[in-house]
Amino acid sequence: MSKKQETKARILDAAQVLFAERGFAETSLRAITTRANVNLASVNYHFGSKKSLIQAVFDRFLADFTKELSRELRLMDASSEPVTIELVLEGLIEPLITINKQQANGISIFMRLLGRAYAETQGHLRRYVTERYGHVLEQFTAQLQKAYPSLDMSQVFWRLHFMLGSLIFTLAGSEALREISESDFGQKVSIEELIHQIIPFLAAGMRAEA
Amino acid sequence: MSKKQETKARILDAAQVLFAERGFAETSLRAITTRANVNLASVNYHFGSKKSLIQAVFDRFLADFTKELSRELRLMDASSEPVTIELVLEGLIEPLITINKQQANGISIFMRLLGRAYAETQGHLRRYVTERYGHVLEQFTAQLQKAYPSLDMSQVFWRLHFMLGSLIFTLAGSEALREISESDFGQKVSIEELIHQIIPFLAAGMRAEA
DNA sequence: TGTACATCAGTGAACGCGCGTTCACTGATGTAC
DNA sequence: TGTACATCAGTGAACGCGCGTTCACTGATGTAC
Repeated sequence: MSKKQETKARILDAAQVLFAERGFAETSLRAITTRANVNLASVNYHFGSKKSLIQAVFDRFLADFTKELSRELRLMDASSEPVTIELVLEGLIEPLITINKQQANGISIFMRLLGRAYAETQGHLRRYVTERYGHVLEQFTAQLQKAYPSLDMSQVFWRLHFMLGSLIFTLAGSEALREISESDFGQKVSIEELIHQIIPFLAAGMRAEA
Repeated sequence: MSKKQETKARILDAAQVLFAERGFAETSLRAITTRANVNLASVNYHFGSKKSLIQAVFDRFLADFTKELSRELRLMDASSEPVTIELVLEGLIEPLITINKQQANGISIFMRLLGRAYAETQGHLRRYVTERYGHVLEQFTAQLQKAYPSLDMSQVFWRLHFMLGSLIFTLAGSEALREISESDFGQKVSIEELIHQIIPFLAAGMRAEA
């Protein structure tokens, strides 16, 4: 990696952790550059502005994640095995695990960023995300419909968001929830186990009678 | 209402709308006091600090909501009708509707505040909420267990949070989602209808085989 | 009833601080002749 | 191979701005005698 790319990557690494921990507004460029061990002015040099840095952090996460997810969905489509809701949801597992391998607590950082993007009421980030990565969401929705053809489009839309809510909320707060689970019930739950627990919940919800 | 109480209420009204719209850090006291038509210094006069104002906004919402929910749960406990998961979840409807009657989009404002409280990683607000209103959460959990006695405590804990995620995420973003639903599927969905749609989803998820 | 004083509910202006951004500058590397 | 110039990747310091908070002050209302 060139020196330039290395500095950019260091800024992105520091920013994504701090954004997820504290939020966008609460994270100063001074905090980011101190953590990344780079000069304050270099954020504006490399990214132009704080706003563009936020966008760049998102892009790196979503590009990796959607690329993997899209691959999984294409494999599923090509396979002769009949599609079930569980299978479609299990398609999320590998892309998520990959994120966690690349960065400690990566899943929860990613989900917190996604949650923050959705929480924006003006919805700039949400619009950006759906425009740029909407095709993968459509692939995902299409597989869900294939797995459960009698559910109409608008029901799929709503239930997709019910599922998104569970996933984002639970995985974003997974560190705290897993701590509570350990202290209250003596159960150490890994994030993989957590994902495997949530899938039957979501699948059953998808299949519910309206 | 005395003049003092009226000014306090005006500040709280303005703050809760702006906090939910923009977040805590992104909302300045100047924005709040301009909206409330009160003097800038009066926030510190009445509440002491911005931090205490945030706490106060929460308290007003949660006090109303948990009081109503607790009443519903006690009624349920006293009734001879057998408790079902659907019935427990339907106990949320009235307290939520009441919020929406008191303030336009109150449900979504309330949920956005709750979401933000949970998103804090340091968890000060979350801890405050669970300490002060934990007993209502316990009442709720107890009814769920009564409705589904074979599910062990730790499963109830996790699935409660899966449900919370769906509820908070969907209701917090309900304005945007309802707009999309109308433009993409030609369906106007009221927030009451949305709540009635999510309950079967959640109930089916609760009943899923592990 | 009248006067003096106290309390209440603000108010206007200023404070210092941390923020994102800018800008002139620098030292290393690359390119042309 | 040597020299002149250009580009690159920063860097250090300063900029103005908006922020939460503070503080001396005010005018209305309440209380005591």
